[in-house]
Amino acid sequence: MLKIFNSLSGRKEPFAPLNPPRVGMYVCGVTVYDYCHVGHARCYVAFDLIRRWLRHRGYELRYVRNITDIDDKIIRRAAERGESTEALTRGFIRAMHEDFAALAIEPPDEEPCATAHLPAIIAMIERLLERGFAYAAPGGDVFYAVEKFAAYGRLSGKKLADLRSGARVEINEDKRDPLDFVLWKQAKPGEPAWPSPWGEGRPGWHIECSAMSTQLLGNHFDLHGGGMDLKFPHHENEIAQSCAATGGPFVDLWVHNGFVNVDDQKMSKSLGNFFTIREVLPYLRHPEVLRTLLLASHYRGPINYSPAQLQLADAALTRLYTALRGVPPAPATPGGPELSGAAGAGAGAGAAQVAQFEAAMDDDFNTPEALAALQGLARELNAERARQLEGADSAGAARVRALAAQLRRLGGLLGLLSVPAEEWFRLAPQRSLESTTPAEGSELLSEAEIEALIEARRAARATRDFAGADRIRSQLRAAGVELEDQPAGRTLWKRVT
RNA sequence: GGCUAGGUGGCAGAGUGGUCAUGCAGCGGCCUGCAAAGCCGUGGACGCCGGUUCGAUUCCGACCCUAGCCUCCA
Repeated sequence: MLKIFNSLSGRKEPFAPLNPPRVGMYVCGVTVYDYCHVGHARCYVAFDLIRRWLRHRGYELRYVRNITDIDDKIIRRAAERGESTEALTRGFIRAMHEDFAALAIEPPDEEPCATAHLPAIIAMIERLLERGFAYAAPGGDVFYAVEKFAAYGRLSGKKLADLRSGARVEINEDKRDPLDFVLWKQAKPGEPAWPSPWGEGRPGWHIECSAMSTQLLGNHFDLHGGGMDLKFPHHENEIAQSCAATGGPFVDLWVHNGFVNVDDQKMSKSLGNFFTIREVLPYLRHPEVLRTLLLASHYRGPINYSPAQLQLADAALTRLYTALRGVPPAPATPGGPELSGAAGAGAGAGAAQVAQFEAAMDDDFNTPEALAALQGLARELNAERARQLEGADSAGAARVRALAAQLRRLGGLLGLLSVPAEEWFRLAPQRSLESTTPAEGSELLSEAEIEALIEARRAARATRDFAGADRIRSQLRAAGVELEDQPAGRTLWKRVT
């Protein structure tokens, strides 16, 4: 049974969608005024995984992830760069799509932009005014009156009185209560603006998510996600807006992912300790290394980002690819590896690890445990292959193929192990471990050069000139290439740091 | 100050009322011309103090420490 931690109740709950098998899921997307950093990657990999697993479990998911393409930061950044907000956001949306694609984050079903949904946003603000949950201030801004919503603070466990006493909000004379938040913001001269019943202006940040999620998924839907930092006030405000506007329930399940930290501090723009996805990827053997790092911790816990962590992720992933290396692909069978396993000589191969994997994922998406199951499968495969060396039998060989197919299949469910194994070892491994600044692209030996040296070594070994052979091996090692002599006489190679 | 998460072996990181996480690193063995990879085995842990229990790292309470939120933030 699939269980998911619900921020609303503070515990794991059995997953029970409103209209199974259909599931509506909304995740707060990016404000596109800069490149996405590793913290964004973490969040969207986490929800990508949730999406993949729900789909694997037979649910028909409608996944909506918005884009905030108008807000103060965007206006400021566009002004700094002397370009329009449209040009700015267009560029960063494109960059975001490239970065996410590299990380195997599947595109959502809908990706609504705030600026394309003004009618729905305005309609919701009008409803809030009609119902008495909002008020238009003399200056032209429209605010939500927090005290009108009795359940305010339920998600974040906060009380209005506590919030007021700790309030660091700047005093805004137009607000009746310092905790009230803006629904519609009056445009200053020169700012982008849209017409509304309250004059030219733009929507507040919170209302866009309420309006767009409701419009695309209905007033009441299953799952809403985002980073921990959005819990308050953003999601609290969304609940207040949506429930007040529709008069009914909004979202059943709230899911929040933990942060990426650097030196135990949240990666953030203000601290300047952030790394963008596109500056990190060139140092890695493959984007799967970053994805592995992100999946190696539970999605709700913190991740400490560091080059050493990436190195560990590379090692763990490489071990899986090593197991896959040299395994001939399983014969194509209609129905895939599960059926071929059940029908063929590899019947039941890796059943324990598959069960471990599924139980882990069903238990609030425990990806570290799922990765452990993958390692277990690799161990099983390696052990079986070692037995094969002692005396090959066709059942064992079939078992190896079946285990490899399972490993690929489960890895695929996590968005990993997509690279042909042999190719993995030809990719340049992580560079500049201790540094996060670009490494000088130390000249890599070409594959032809490597093959030539291996051939020379083979010739030396054939004449039992081991000193000569070892010299070539050291030379290759110094150039970042490690050799592996196979029992059959073939020599495999891989790039190492 | 209020609210919310955490504190696990050399590192990273799951989990559990009493038998195993997993990866990297270490040690011993097998394999290898030697390696590498792999396999087998092995050492090493649950912040602190109480309580519940036959038994707690796991449940409860206090304390200490860390981070996040309370302002924009994935």
